[in-house]
Amino acid sequence: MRPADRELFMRTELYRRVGPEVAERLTRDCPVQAVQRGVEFTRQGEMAQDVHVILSGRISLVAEGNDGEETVITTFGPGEMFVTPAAILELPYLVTSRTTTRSRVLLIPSERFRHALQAEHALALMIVAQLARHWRLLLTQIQDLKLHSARERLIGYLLRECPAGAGSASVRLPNKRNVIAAELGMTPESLSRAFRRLRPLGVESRGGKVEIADVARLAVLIRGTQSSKGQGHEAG
Amino acid sequence: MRPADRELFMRTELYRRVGPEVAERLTRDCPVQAVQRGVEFTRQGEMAQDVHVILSGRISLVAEGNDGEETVITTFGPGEMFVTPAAILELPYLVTSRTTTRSRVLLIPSERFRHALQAEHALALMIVAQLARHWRLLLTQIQDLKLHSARERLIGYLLRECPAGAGSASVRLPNKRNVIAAELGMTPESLSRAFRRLRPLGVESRGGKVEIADVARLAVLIRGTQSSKGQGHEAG
DNA sequence: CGGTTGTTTGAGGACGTTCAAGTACTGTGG
DNA sequence: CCACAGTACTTGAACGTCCTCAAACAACCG
Repeated sequence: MRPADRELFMRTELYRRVGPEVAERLTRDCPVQAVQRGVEFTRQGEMAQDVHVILSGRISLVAEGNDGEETVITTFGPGEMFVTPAAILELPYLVTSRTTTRSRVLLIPSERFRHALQAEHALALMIVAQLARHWRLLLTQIQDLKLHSARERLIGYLLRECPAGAGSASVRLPNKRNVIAAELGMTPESLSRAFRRLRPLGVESRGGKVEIADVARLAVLIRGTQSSKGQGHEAG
Repeated sequence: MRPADRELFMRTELYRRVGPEVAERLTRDCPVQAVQRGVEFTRQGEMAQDVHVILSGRISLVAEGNDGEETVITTFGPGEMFVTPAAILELPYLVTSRTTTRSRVLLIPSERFRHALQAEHALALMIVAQLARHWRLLLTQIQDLKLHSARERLIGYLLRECPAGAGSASVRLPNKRNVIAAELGMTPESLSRAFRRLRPLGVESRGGKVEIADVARLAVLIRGTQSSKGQGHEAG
């Protein structure tokens, strides 16, 4: 692992919770893959081989239907580990994982990971906490899908990008619009229309930048169910 | 805990994985609640107070929207623990849990549970495995919702109720139809229509009983994406 | 400059929902 | 045993939301 990667690795929840020695033992000789956007790390249906730790970039978990259609389940960012369940249970991956941006990812062989889990209580506790958080993340995904419309999901997304409590805000979209559409579970066309229907509410979107005149006005439209979904390392 | 409950408790994954002594210590003086159908154990938004172990019966996790509408996230059966994530993270419940049948449920105070988690590696490992399985369960839920139609979800449900490999089958529905509709993420009306559109395919549904002429014929319609979702205690 | 890729807009359609009505169960008391 | 109410289930019609398909437009890059 090169110094820059080590730097990133030391910021992850994994490193901080299990401590230097265990982290070192767990990741000794593990490769860090630096990849372009659109590269796949796991394929749905394949046997779990590695556990992945995102050092930088973003990775989507996508499920594939039988006729080739795809759907984004969730997206993870720096510091997160993913596909641990498949590795833990020694089962095939349920999802294909694919970078949505250029990324650096640390790979830990799943067998080594399982052994460490047996041996190191601190690691087990960290994984418990991480899985608990991810479970809740997925739960809010389902809530979003089943009881919010496309427009409401977009509002929720924008509010999450806003600095909290601001009266007006200027948001930089972190991705291309079609990627955002996928993350929100809709087509690019629907996203475009959703944006247009937000214009009367004081939302101007020009390219990768979105100007929101009154954040509170948007928040009121979805208040109640919308749960804040922490992105980073913290438990929240 | 009365003998009959103890009997049920000893069949749970929790008991079998952590062993008699730890299980005893964890559940000493814990109440077993025997409740009718429709009783709520947790309310969405309330602080986590207990971890629940289902001894018998079935319990649905439902999410509530801001205008009172509800949606069933998933349903758990005997041997399963639920709302552990909220207890682990010391956060409010994300869901309301409600019995769909008469049930017996063991309640473990969440603080005691958290302490046991810190102290007992075996418990942590059991929870890791359980959360990993539940994560995958939720994942397949999302897949189902986003890339299968109502008809396909019904077929998947029926196949899961069938004894595997049979040419024809006679299935007893474990719930009222409106409960099944909720579990499958549709209205009773839609379920009814879905059943009717399965009739040409050799599915006769009379009351709580469904006769399937050719199981393989149904299976072929959803082959590929449908993942078998184990119901009981086993990891699968 | 053309070619490629991403975004917007429009028309049409599929799917599931709601609302409303009608039909079939289930259990109760007479 | 029947009549009855209450509940569950089915069926129909109208509607809404989002998707697909198709085309126009914009932006970017060689």
